[in-house]
Amino acid sequence: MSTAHSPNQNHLLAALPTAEFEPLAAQLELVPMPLGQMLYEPGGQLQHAYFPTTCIVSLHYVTESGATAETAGVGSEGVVGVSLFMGGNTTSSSAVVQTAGHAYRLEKHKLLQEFNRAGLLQRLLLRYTQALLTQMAQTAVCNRRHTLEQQLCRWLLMTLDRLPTNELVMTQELVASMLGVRREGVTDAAGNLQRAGCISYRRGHIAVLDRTGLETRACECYAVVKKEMSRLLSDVQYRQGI
Amino acid sequence: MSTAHSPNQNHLLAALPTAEFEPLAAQLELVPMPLGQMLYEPGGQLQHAYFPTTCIVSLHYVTESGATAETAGVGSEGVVGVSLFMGGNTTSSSAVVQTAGHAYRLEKHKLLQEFNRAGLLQRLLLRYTQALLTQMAQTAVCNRRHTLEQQLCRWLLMTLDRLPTNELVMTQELVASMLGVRREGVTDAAGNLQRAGCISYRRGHIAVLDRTGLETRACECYAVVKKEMSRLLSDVQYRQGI
DNA sequence: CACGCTCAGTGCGCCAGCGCACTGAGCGCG
DNA sequence: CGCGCTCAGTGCGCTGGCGCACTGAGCGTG
Repeated sequence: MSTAHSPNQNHLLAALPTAEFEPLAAQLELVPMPLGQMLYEPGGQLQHAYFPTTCIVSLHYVTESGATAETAGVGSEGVVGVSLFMGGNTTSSSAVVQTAGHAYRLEKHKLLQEFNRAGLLQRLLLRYTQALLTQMAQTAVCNRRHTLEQQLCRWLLMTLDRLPTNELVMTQELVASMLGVRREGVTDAAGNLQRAGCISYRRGHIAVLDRTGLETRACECYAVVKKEMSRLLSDVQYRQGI
Repeated sequence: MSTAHSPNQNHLLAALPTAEFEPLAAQLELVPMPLGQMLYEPGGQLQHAYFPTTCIVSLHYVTESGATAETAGVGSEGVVGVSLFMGGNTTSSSAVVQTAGHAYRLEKHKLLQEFNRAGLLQRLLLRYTQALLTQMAQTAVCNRRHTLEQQLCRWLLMTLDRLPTNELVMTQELVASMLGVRREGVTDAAGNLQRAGCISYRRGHIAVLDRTGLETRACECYAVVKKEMSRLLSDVQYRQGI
């Protein structure tokens, strides 16, 4: 396990030209992101934006009855805390670390200061927010129209894209709470996928064996979100290779 | 039926200080918005942003199998075409007129020009986009967790808030396609509401008789979205009363 | 090394919403 | 004024996912 950390592991930060990155660099603070940590609660005032490098953060909502449902996930392709620069400063959802790792965080005022320069950072952040909109819209559609198995495939693929390995450390219980379904439902669907040779399961570990198989079984939502994400951020130049 | 139209009927435009509104005013073009008109298709390049005054526009997604689901609605509180200033220029969803009326449209380049002045218009548009995020996230949760009847109540209330009357011109078929459910399901749920005295139905017309009753039967999602919307746009000063 | 806790697998009854097929009612148009 | 089309209401069997209760398996800890 490498201990080398760099802000460039976050795609948004890596896409900044040197002139824009330099003033930011000193303000970025590397923080460990342990599984389960809550970055913000509904209505709580945000103090930092988080640029994930190796962690994955889940944006979700908790209903009055205590049920949860993920509305979007954020990995090294994005940033947690768009409401800081969008102007709301808070949201009605929560953000929780779904896969442990690290992130660089940036204090609210520094972020705003740079955002208001109206340079590439602003452009990047707005584009990313646009991608987030697509992700949430697609989640809404997927929740309405697609089967649990399709959604599980989509979710596995999206999570996989944010990880360096093909193995995710994740209980079925946790997956279920992300998808907003029963744990037993996940057991069922995962059992099918395992029998089909797409994944292999081991107490808290899911290894993806056949990515193509998952893609076949997933609904269109995965492809739509992925395509939109790359479209929105494709024409940016990277300071260094990612 | 009044024929007096004014950009001030749109809340975002009405919130602009005179100095920012003036240069825009001449560029705003009043356009009729007939029921069913498609403002943009998935992937199509947008040429205008639309500021609804008396119409309601539905943002929705059409799946590969042809099924539809609304992800958000836009009335006089908002603007259609956030991807113009967010930088994507297009989205994977569609926008269709759900209730006929009027809107003011603004050509893409004029909008960008004003947006890039980084004045109150920019701030308003970003805040509105933040509210749109909330709306989509809540739709995702609602689709996952709440019953058809709860969703119908939420949807009726949100639509009602965007209309001057308590009567919406709307077939059950259309409502069903918005909610992404069967027409029969809407018939069922609407029947319950009618028996409870909340609404009264007439071939293509729904009159809301008991708003409070609907609020009681709706899920929390309605209140969450409404509250967030007013929070985000509450501290803006209106040039003229709305 | 074995105890205990957490996690995965399974069965069963239940219900919301779907798909389909058909009837009846209201409105607009000729 | 009545014909025809569109829209709403209803029944019925089906199924995906839920709620609950319980078993068995794996891993960490003492």
